[in-house]
Amino acid sequence: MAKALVERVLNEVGVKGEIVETFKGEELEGVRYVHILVEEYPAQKEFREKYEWAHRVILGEHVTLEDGTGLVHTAPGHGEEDFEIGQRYGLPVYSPLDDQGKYTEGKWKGIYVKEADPEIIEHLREKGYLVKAGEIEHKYPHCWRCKTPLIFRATDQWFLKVSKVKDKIIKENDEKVTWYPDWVKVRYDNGVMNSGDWVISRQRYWGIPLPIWQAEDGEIYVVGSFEELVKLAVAIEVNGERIDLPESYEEKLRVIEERLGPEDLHRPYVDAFIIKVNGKEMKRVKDVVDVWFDSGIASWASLDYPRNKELFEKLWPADFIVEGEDQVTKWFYSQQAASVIAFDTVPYRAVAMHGYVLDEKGDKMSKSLGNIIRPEEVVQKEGRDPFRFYMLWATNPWENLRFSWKGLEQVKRMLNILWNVYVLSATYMSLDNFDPTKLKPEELPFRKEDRWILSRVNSLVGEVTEGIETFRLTKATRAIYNFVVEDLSRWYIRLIRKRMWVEGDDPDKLAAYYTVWKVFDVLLRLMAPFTPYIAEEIYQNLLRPFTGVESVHMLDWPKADEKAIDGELEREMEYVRKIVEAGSSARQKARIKLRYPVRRIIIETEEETVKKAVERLNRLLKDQLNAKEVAVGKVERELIIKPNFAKVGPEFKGDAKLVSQWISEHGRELYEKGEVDVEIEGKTFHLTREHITVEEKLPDFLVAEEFEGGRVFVDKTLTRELLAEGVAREFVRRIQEMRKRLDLDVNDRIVVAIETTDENRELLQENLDYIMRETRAVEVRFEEARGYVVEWPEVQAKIGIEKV
RNA sequence: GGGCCCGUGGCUCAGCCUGGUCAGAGCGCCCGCCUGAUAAGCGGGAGGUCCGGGGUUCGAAGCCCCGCGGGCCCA
Repeated sequence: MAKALVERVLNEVGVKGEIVETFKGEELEGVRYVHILVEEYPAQKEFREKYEWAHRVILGEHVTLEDGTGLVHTAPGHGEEDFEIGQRYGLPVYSPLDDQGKYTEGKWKGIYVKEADPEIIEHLREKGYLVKAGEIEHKYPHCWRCKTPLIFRATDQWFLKVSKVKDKIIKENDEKVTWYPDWVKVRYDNGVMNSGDWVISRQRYWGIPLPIWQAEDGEIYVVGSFEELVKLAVAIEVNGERIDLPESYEEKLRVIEERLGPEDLHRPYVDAFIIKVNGKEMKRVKDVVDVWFDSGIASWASLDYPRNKELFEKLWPADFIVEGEDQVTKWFYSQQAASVIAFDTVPYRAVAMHGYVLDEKGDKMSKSLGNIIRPEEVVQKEGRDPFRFYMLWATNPWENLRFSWKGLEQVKRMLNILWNVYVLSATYMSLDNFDPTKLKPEELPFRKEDRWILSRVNSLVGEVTEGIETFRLTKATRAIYNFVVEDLSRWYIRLIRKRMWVEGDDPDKLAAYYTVWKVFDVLLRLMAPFTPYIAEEIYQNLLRPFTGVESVHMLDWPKADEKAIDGELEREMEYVRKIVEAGSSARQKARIKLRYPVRRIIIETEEETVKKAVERLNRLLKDQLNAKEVAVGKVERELIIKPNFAKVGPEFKGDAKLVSQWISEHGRELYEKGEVDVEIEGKTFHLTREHITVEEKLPDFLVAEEFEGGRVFVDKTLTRELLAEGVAREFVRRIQEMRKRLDLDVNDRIVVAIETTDENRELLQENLDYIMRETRAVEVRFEEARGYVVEWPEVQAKIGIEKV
């Protein structure tokens, strides 16, 4: 008995005892004991004589100190661990149970094991062998489907000796297969190393029958085809009746068809064949093949190989397979194992492993938890394209995805933005009967921003292509997402809107149209695999009339036009956007609305790229910042130096006041020298920059904001001219709002009447032409508002408009 | 018990391979702006012990080791 268990066991049994000797368990190895049921089971007597290690203590590492005594009974016929250790000691695999769980011999022959238990206990008690009987709770295997307890029983099975080709599998896999993500390969290799031979037989009815025929003496023959089966057949058994077959193949076939039916390589058809090999009659082994074997041969079975060799030679091995992470040691493996056995090589060239879809909280979706979201529901509520894009965009494919409706909303928003860009462009293009095939791009006056977005979209081709090729679909979809939202909508479209409003055959406008068209030409092809429907819809309307190709899905995958890529320009634009953002922020601080122009914006920077950007993209900056001038420069500012009381106080205590006063007067000197010894009222003080705080003071008319490459200063000096322009825009904006409320057509003309303050009137008069042009007004009068009248308290005005 | 993966603001995630660019985005929240893409759009702000602990390094969210929590597979 194990020392650690002595007390517990004695307690349980209710016996007093003491430890007389302690020694290692291994000293017991080989000690012979008498089997307690040796009389009831004659086979045990035989074992005792025939097997050296039968009924002896053996050693095993699977015995624990958690339950029992430290000694366990080993039954190699009823449990995997027992079987393995039994093999090590050369023990017989004894399993006197039939398929029903009933004893096949011995005292309890014919009785179901569980029913025999109490009888056996009673029997042992009578014989005086029983110390204690009781119940112990422990884990026990159950049927995964019907949940009934299982009884382990050693049986004869057919194996594929995969251990013989393991090294080959790993080697072939190493050399020929790319795994995405690459670390799955490690997982796979570990799995292969740990796996044993493959049990391919199953005692079922449905399935692929094992093509093995066996003679009474055990000799086997594996039949390779229906034709071979017929050739070897000497008889068939139909309804228990043996029908001997004629000699010739054709006649055999006729008899078989007549008595058994047409060719069918399933049970019970194949079971009927009795073949003759080496002069012995053989019958089929009744087992069917493990379904994992079916899956293992999928790569060629699906090509109808070996019956059809043509497809196989053309398509095999497969380029790519994809499955969930539970299949690493299952389908990915069954295919390689079967293929290496059959062809000495692996059946695919790339594997992609994906994770699962979990619910929002990260729990597995399951019926019992009631957290299942059906794909159909998602498709119906949000659409196929958003769903598809979302799945690839939300997390890396190999990671688990926490499904979130909000995430889906976000993707929808992006697609909506794309749709808006398309609608806007298409509206203006069709108004102008835009036809890209009639234009010569080399003659169009492209602006910097046009070249920029073309550069960006070509860079995007590279990003998306790389993402797809390396299975980093999240990278690809995120690159598309950012391009659509940031580059195309938020920036490019914003920049070209005014150009699109120009009437007539303006080359500047055509350049913008052409650019947008070109961007869509590339972008739609990039998006086609991710959002096939929306890509196709836009393609049909915007591109197909000019490309003539029936569908976006029939176009070639785009190649990046290296000549169009201008990294320098992209970097400069990056800065321009940052400058505009900082400028807007500065305006917000100064409370100057974007409608009011500012006199000047100064950029302070050390970076060459920023300087170049300000120079080359100046028009763009002025436009977006609504500034009369944007320039790189240096802003003079005043330094305010104050004593740092937090330092000065504790250090100089009683003299702090004196020191502070000195700093207030001579701070500049200290700041410039860095440190200084000063004598005040006979005392010397050592002062450093630590003792001061430095603030920069800008001139009152400037407001500053930092950005990554420097600082932006907005000159907020408001001249009368600037004010007049701002006010004009205020009114234009409101008249436009009214036009919209009246649902006027873009081309409708109006008459405007304004009642407002004298101040406003004078200011407005300075920009009357501008107001009329922008609002399509034939006249602006300062008189009683008529027609559609709205009062606008924010600008102290009452405006009336009438359509003419 | 073993192998592999994941753990970053309230939420969902980038970044990690190839250490250094104040740690990024979206959603939500707060404050603004713009408006002939309009039942849209844009900007700004607040908000983070980068799971914990050691180590390597001039420097670690990132590399190494040990834990903790979750997922998958195997035993």
